[in-house]
Amino acid sequence: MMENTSNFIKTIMKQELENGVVDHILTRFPPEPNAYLHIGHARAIITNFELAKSFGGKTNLRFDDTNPVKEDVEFVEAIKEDLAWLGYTPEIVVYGSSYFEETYEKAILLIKKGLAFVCDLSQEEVSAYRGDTNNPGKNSPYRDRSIEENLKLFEEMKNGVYPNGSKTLRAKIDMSSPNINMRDPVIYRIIHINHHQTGDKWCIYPMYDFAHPLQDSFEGITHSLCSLEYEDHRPLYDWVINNCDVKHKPRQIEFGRLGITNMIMSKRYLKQLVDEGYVKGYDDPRMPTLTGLRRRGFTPNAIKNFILSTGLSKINSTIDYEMLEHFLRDDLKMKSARPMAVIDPLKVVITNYPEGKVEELPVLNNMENPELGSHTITFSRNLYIEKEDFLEEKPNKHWKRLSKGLEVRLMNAYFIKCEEVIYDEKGEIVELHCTYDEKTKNGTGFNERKPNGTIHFVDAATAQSATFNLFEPLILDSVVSSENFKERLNPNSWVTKEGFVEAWLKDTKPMDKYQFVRNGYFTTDYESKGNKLIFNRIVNLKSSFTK
RNA sequence: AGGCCUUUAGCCAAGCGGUAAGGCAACGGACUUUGACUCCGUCAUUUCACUAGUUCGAAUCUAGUAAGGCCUACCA
Repeated sequence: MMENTSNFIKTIMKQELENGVVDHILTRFPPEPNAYLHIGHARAIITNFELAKSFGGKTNLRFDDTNPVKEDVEFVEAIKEDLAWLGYTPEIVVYGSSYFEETYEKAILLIKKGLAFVCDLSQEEVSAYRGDTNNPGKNSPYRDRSIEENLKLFEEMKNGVYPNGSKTLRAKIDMSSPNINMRDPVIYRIIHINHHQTGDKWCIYPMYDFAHPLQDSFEGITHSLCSLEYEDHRPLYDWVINNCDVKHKPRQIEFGRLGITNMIMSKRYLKQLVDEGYVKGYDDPRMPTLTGLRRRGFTPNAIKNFILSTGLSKINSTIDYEMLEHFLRDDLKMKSARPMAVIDPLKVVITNYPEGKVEELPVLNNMENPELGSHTITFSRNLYIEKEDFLEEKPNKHWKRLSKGLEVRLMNAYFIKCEEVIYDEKGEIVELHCTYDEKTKNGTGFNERKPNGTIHFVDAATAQSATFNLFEPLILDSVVSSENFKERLNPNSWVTKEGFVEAWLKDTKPMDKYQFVRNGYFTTDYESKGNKLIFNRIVNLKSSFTK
């Protein structure tokens, strides 16, 4: 694990530990199971787990399922899978709904203390009574019901006597508070619906603002981390903690959201992309979802290092996508083999190489990391090189690849010199006729002359055909908002090419990762099979070529 | 009758009264069987949004100003 720099939350935890405010750290990751996790959630996960871990603490996974109309088990399974993929094991896995009984009892306690009341106002009326940012609210006419009446009414709410929306339980705080969250917030509402965990047991459900602090407290969470938009909710969080006679008093701390250029993560936008067919699903390799990034070939380690190195603050940051790319390459560099693949093939005939002859040449899987072993490639008369490695017109001195009359090194093999360009009747290049020099064979240490660069190739005699999926951002600009996203969609976000890979890759398995020399990092797609190899480009190699 | 929060380089970010870390990007150069990697160098002193002030000393403390964000679901 890499060194992570200091941040304000770490500083707070350290101080509280030193001052004896807490004697351990327990955090929690509380997703609502109503959507697939994306890289923004990864930051919350990594932050919670790594922060706790740095103090020898633990982290719980708690499904925040207090609103059954929006949630589904499909997502709880997906979330568990994503968390495991990131490499984290929660101390405990619970549901907010596991605490419905205790939460209900705390509501009764509040009623008994005269701090909560059953309100008959409709949703519209509640809204009208609430006032706005410039005007104080008005007390509900039901605010002064007796404790006995409130107790009776609340129990009837629980017993299903009343229809949806007819009554709520509200905390009695301050209708004139400048913080609108404190204007007698609703803490329980009636919803007659089947809950994915508790079935039909309950028809009243606590609101997030009431349930969350209690759940944190029940679990003994020391620091409840959430995003910036909950800052205004903290006074309510503290009010609940301070008025519900709880044993443990957790502290809510808010931090900024993660934004990445050319990546939009809003739930609504992601859903639209899928529902309207702009992508192939939530696991489309272009999606910022964890399932999509996984398919794309992103590694948990790269994501983790990226998140930790970008730090944490109270700013809603927008980090350059290049930063993520850097950590992807950084993680993959020493771990993946570097075979050759030709994505856009151009046929080359070595005219002075005997027909029918096939040579086997040894190559290191990763020249920088011999521990990754070695394999052999073949060399024979017919080869494929990358179309863009051949320049038809006369090149200038900066051209470090092949052209007519120039000699280049075929990586791991021989020098070849282009003697002739063969065209078809339409004037398109069909193939190149080249000669090779036997003395320049790889490993001989030949240094009598310098080639005009080194290019990669695949032997046509043994090549495996393969499909390459090349990706670009879904969104053309860096604006984080999803406004007018349809006009901003990148038409080239997914380009497919048909080419070849070395024979060595014929048994590649989904999720295997490679650096295809000079072409970037790739992973084998889920749908790749023996005779139909499919590779997804994870990230390109850096290049200073265009300058 | 509005409240809360934020502001350090192109993008992140450390810094917590003692004289501006680090990463990404960018730009030079060396090396190179990947135009990759690696290595070396450059990149905030009209410097920490701005203006006053406190102080021997301020990005750090105080006051004010400006810009941006969040808040008026029986969502989370």
